[in-house]
Amino acid sequence: MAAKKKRTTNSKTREEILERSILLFAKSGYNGVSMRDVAAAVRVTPAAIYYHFSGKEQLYLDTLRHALKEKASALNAALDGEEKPPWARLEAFVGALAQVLTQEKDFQRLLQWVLLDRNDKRLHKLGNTVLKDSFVAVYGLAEKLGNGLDPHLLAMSIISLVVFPFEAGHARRFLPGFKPQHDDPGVLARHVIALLRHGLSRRGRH
Amino acid sequence: MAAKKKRTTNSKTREEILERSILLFAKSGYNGVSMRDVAAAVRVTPAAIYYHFSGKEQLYLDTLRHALKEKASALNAALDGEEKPPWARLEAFVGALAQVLTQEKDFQRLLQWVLLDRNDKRLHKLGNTVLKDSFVAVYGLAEKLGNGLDPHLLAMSIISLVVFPFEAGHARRFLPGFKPQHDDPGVLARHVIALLRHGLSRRGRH
DNA sequence: GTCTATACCATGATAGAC
DNA sequence: GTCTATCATGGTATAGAC
Repeated sequence: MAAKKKRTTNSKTREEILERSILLFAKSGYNGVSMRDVAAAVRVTPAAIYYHFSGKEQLYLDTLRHALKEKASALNAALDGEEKPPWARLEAFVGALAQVLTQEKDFQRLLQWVLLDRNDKRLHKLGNTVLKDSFVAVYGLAEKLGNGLDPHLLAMSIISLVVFPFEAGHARRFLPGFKPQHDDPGVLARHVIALLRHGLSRRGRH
Repeated sequence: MAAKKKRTTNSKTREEILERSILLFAKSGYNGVSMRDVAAAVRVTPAAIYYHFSGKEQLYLDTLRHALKEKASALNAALDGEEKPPWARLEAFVGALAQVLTQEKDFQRLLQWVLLDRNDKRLHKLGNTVLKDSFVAVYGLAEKLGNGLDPHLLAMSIISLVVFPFEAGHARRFLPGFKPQHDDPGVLARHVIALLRHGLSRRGRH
């Protein structure tokens, strides 16, 4: 008697449900998506969803795990390479993060939903995903590069500088000074690196 | 015949509905709150809400306007004072923003919901609120302080550094290096200012 | 093992009594 | 100005057909 809970075979339908759910949950969040929405998108009846998942909560969690894991590789790859100097790794990470957030809009929005989620249980079940792994790596860099700055706050700052512009991406368009090129991940990455290198005292202000 | 649409008198009940709605929408977002929830919180029946507001959408918009305007004064005050030098104004703004986000949790979460909202109409109707005014002011500072950095991106970076840690606040607790004092707005503000001043090259790295 | 048909309940919204 | 009663819609979940 296997100890597995229900570990449904990775059926075609189950995969399809997960893929569609990513799109829906990314767009509208947990409360904005109904089981009927998912069912309609997959072209089955709601009950079919309940065969593959024990309920909406389970579907949401599995969808998040599925999506986050799927997009994590690029980031963790950029942070690998213990031999490279810290600054090179930082630049690689910032570039990769901006790249991923630009290309994978769904990933970006799912992250945003997760941050708003106050449900501790969900957050805890997601614990061992990209979020934590990447932060740990950035934290290591922050310890090496932050001259006296608190490494936790510095790691958070680095992530803030890259992630937040995407979270505000929709509203940014209406703000002064916006140019389409600001949506280029390379442009943002270079800006962030420049700011991190010298702050606002690149050359002497008087 | 007055041209006013319906500009309901600022009745006691209407105010009460708005105040309660702030709490509810901040916690659970638009889709997470039902008219019945609001009614129950105010201890009236759902129909009473419909007397004061034309519908849920209207209630949500009015709630946002009410809440954002209410908390805006501190920020705009910090940015006032054309005579003060730019760095002093920047420090005042960063400090005030961190302060407000710490104290006014509801304000912080409503902002987060607004950022996730893809509804252009809502966003547009909220156009002339804190969001824009503060950004414009920070943009002005960015033009003066950013040595060659793009002012739009720099303004966004400044805001990112302060706001994002609050958005991640819930998850931050589980990440390495977290200390309770990181929740102190003064600690965060000083960290942000230090980072903005010199970046990671505070003293010569080798 | 996979899914349809269906029951049940909560929701946004309205009409009209008080 | 607020309530009761009610509707149509749509969300969650199950019993059972294939």
